[in-house]
Amino acid sequence: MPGASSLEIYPRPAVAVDLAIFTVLDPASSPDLRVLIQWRDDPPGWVLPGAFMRERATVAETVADVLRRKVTLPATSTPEPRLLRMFDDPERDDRTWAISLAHSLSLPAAEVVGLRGELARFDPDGALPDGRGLLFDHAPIVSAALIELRERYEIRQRFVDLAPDPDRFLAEPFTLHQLRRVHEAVVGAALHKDNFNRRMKPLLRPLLRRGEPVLASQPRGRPAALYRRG
Amino acid sequence: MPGASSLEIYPRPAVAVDLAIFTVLDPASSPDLRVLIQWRDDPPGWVLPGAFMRERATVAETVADVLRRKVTLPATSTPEPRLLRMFDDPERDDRTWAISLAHSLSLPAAEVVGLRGELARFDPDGALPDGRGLLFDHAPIVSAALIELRERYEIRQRFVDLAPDPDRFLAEPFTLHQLRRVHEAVVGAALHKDNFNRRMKPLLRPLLRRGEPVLASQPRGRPAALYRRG
DNA sequence: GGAATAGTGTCTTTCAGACACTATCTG
DNA sequence: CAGATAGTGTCTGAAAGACACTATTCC
Repeated sequence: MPGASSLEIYPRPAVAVDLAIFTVLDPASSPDLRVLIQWRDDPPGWVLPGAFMRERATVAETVADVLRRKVTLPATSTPEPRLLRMFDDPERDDRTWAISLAHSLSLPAAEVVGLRGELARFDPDGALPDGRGLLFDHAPIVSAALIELRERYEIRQRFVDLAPDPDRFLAEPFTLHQLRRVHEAVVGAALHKDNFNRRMKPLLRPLLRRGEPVLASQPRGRPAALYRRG
Repeated sequence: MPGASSLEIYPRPAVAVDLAIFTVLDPASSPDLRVLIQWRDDPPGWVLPGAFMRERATVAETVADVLRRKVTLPATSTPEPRLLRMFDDPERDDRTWAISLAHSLSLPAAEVVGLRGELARFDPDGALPDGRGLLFDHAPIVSAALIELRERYEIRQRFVDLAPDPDRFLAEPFTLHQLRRVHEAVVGAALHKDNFNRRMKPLLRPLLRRGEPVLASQPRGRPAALYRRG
């Protein structure tokens, strides 16, 4: 590295943090995985929310700034952003030299509905289905974020870090059926009921009242037991 | 994002790319995983090689620049750098606001021995064993790089992307014994001979001459068959 | 023959996948 | 009762772990 004197003279890139924000709508009844996109006018089109890092800010601070200013999220929860990849094509922003640190994070639907932006559906491979494209290099960010999310839910899940709904899309307590529907929404595929239950059971605590399991009230069929994360 | 006019006025961070460069010494006889560290005087101590991104450079270009200028590697091979994590503590460099994009990459020993720097041994958890510490936040970079490397060799290996010596530390052709010793050096643990061979066999092509398998000449014992990656 | 290393055969355990069955609710 | 959903029992097949055995070389 060059000394302090020479360090200041080189041009520096603007560093942006772009966010793929996931949520699962209706997690308790018919879960639906969505990503938050926003309309912008400057070059008109849909984008992921993001911001440039302000002076001596950290990524965490920049993420909090995006959530507050751009998404209008109340400063309650601040989830952990996950670094996905970086985009460094010098021509990716035609206004200036800018690099982007693409992150993803997950929020429960209750905190995101009604805020600024649209919770967009997307294809199994991450593309927006209704012909809308994302500006810049934001489409591959959604793909990368989706792959990371699915790996954490169903791949690493089995071998490394098995956890029921690690991003807490679903509020406690929940039934095994609800948990499975959420996992199915995330991975975009059907999961076998019995195998899924067998894998999850050891990671859950049944909700007890006076030593008896508490049951969910349901419109039809045998009531299901309620669980918390173990 | 702000418009073009306001975009230039904000202070920008210097963006460094720091590299954990792995190699396996003696891959064919007694493999030994090492990481390249370099001595520097400015604040005196050992560091990972790295450089700030020059104007409108990409990460790949910056990595190539580090390898050529700091490691004095001839411009032959340019391996793929793997983004590990980023370090954004505003106080991490007391000279200026600087963030670091920590990457790791792997090189065959033949290309690295004799170049600038020392190929340091390290503990199972990534610390340098002889009491030497790394400056700045370079020690956690080695830890993160080691975890990533081991996952790719022995975890993902089994379930996702099974590959014999994916980073090509070992030159072809090789025996199953040599391949296993390299994997053991990387993961830092003994692997069962028969299970390892059974897993690897389907991913290898035996080296044939006139339809017969070519055997390695060995000092003692039954000669082993030679293989290439499949 | 004996030491050393390469390579095979096989038993056991674990676990995912799949299917069938039983249990308990509502109307 | 029928219909619907929850939950259990069990068989099968694939693959890892572990162990024993055979094969081929050099001395």
